Amino acid sequence: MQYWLFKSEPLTFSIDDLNALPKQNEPWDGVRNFQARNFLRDEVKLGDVVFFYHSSCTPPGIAGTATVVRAGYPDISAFDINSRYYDPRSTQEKPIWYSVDVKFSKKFHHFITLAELKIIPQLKKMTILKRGNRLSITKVSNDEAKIILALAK
DNA sequence: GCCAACGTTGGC
DNA sequence: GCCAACGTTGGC
Repeated sequence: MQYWLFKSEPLTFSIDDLNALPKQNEPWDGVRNFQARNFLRDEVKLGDVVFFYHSSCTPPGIAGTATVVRAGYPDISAFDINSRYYDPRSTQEKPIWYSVDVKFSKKFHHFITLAELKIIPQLKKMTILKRGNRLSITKVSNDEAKIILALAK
């Protein structure tokens, strides 16, 4: 089982939005970066745990967790001409973009801000903390996950 | 709103 | 295949 961190802008889609859905699950679509796409297509597996990160907001940070309920499959938003994520280069026969489905797991009682993450020495290597990092899907090690989960209490 | 950092595109 | 130009991300 692998831990992940998925970024989302809460104004677009927040952990509360996920929680409020009838089935509390949703395709994680619209990823349009090849490195992140490769993770979604090849490495994110059923049962993996996702840290739900809120970006471009005040303050940014980790809001809770979700679980992967469906592994990589072609991102249908790329086929939808009315979607903001439409990409005519991606076809049913040769899809370029992938999504996974995630299900709400829990909202942290304590929202862990980016500033908090930054001051923990053991988290220094987290991809999210590296300068200029923009990757929206990143791996989180077991050790890092443990620390984050402890912080959330 | 600013701007550093980075990914992608496209001309050559 | 190089690389400049451009667009986007995301913290501040």
